[in-house]
Amino acid sequence: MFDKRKSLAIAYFMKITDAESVVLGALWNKSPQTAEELVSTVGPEQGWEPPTVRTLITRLRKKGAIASEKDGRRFLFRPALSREEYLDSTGVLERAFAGEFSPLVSYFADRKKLSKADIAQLREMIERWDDDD
Amino acid sequence: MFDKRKSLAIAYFMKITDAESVVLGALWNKSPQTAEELVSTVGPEQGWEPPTVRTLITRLRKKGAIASEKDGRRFLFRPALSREEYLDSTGVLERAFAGEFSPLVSYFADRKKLSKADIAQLREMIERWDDDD
DNA sequence: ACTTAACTATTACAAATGTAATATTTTTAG
DNA sequence: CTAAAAATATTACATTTGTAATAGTTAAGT
Repeated sequence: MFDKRKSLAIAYFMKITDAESVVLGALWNKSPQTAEELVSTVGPEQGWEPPTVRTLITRLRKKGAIASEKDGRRFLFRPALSREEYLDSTGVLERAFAGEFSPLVSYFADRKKLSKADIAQLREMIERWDDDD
Repeated sequence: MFDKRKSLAIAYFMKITDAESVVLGALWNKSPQTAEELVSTVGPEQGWEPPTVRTLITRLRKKGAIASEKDGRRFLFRPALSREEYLDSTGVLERAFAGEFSPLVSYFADRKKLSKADIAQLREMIERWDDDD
């Protein structure tokens, strides 16, 4: 069902910690960003000192979870991993739903707060599946 | 969107580690189970010695993630946390999708391997949403 | 060229986690 | 009632993670 190996040759073995995922999250919201930008958005929000944010950036870089590109004397960072790949890499859906999709669907059914756009997209998904299957 | 605080007063602060979640997962699959049963199913599958599995059981119990009940001289364990609550408690969906449901829907759209039953259930969900909204 | 400012990299260290050995308690068999 | 067996609980310890201070490097101004 959620086959990490196939779609995520790289991400599969990459363990991203909770703290790291906050930084990665900031990059999903806006990208690219410099280290300083990340420090000033993520830092105050999490109560982290600048070196902390920078350490997380470094670790993410070492893991290949974010890409860096030199821009003058500073670096620009961007995610090397999509939200979807991250979600796969955590393995949490497999652990929580062990190959069964239905409980997952109920899970979302209970969440309820979906926008019109979400529902429209879901509906479209379903129609496409009807064709394929 | 994914409001952990409201539905999960207890689970919210409970951090379940990866290793622990394997044991919890075994209990979702079958429950109740004795420590020994868990040792013999989870152990070989993960390459864990019996004491390792038992430590994880103990830690889960301390956290209140599993409940125990004495049965003769052994304990029976069962999850005190549903798959859904676990998924909420990880915070992974919030981190990965930051309040937006649409990317999450696309995520599932890409996974594709859904059963007829899953699709039927989704369809039903959608109809219900149409009424409510 | 030198100094300073702006970044980046290295090092540090306590707490949590993964993994398991040892010790203690509780039952059952003799 | 005691010894062996079967469980559970306590303790241990290396690795990873969270959090940050300190050191080093590169670019800019004088």
